[in-house]
Amino acid sequence: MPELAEVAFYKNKWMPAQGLKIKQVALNQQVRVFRKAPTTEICTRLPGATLTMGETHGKQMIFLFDDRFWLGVHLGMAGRLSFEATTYKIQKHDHLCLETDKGWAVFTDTRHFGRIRFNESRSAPEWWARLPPKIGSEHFTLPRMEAFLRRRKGACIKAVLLMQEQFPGLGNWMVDEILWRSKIHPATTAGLIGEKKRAELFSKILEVESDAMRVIGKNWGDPPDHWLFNHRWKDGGTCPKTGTTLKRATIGGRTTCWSPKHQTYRGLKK
DNA sequence: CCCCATGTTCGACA
DNA sequence: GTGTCGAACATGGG
Repeated sequence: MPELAEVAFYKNKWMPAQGLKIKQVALNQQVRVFRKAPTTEICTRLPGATLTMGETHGKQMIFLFDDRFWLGVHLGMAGRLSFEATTYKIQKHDHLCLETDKGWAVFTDTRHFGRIRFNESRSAPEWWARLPPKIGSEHFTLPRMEAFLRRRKGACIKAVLLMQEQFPGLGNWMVDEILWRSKIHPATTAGLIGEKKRAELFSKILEVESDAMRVIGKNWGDPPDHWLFNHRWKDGGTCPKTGTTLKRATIGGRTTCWSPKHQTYRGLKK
C-alpha cells in the first residue's frame, strides 16, 4: 500500500499522541518487523518518554521521544498506523502499540514486510540522516537524476524509478502514473531516453509527487478520474487520455499498467 | 487449490 | 567491482 503520500497520511495518524507521555509499550518481538531492533530497549526507554515529533522521508518515518529516542517505522507492503481509543484491544497483527492517556498509537502489518528501528542519540540516526534528497527538494535536481539514469543505463525506466536511493517514496502506482503522464513506455531502456524527454520525465515526477501529497497525503481522498490511478488496477481498464484499452504485464519485476496508444516513446535508436 | 498483492533484500549471474 | 534480475520473505483476499 504505502508510497510517499500514504506514508505521510499514516504518519499523521500518530500525531494525536504528540506531546503525550507513553505509559506502556506492547510489542511482539518474535515478528520479523523488528529484525535487529533492540526490543528490550524499546520497552524500557519509551515508557515515561514524550512524543515530540514525527516526520516522513519517502517511505521512511521517524518519531522522536524526549529528544533522544528515535523510532523508525517502515510500512513495507501492508503496514499502517492508527490511533485507537483507550479501550482498544490489541489485534493479531498489531506488532507495536504505545499507550497514552488519550489512546493507543498502533503499528499493524499483516505481511510482516515492514520494519521498526530504534536509536538513542542526540541527533538523528545515520540511516535517517543519509537518506537521499527528497523529491521536490532543493537537491533533487535534473542533473542528479540524469547522472543516475546514466549509471542505470541498461535497466528499464520502470525499474529505475522504483530505486529508493534516487527516488525516495516512489512506488508501483506512482511510477506507472509518472510514465503515463510522460508518455514513456515502461520498458524503455533508461540510458536511451533523450534530453528533452528526460526533462519532461523530471517535471512529471515533481507533478505526481505534489498531486499525491495533496490528494492522498492529507486526507486520503479519491484521486480524480483523469489520473491513470483509478483505471490501472484491473484488467480491461481504459486510458483516460485516448479511450483505448490499458495493458498490464510484469515489467521491471512488478505488475505494470500502461497505455500502448499513449505511451509511444521507447527511447532513441542506438 | 490457484494466483495476486502500492516493498525490500539477497544471491546468482554476466 | 559493477549492474541487472528473479526469488524469497509472510499473510490474506479473490
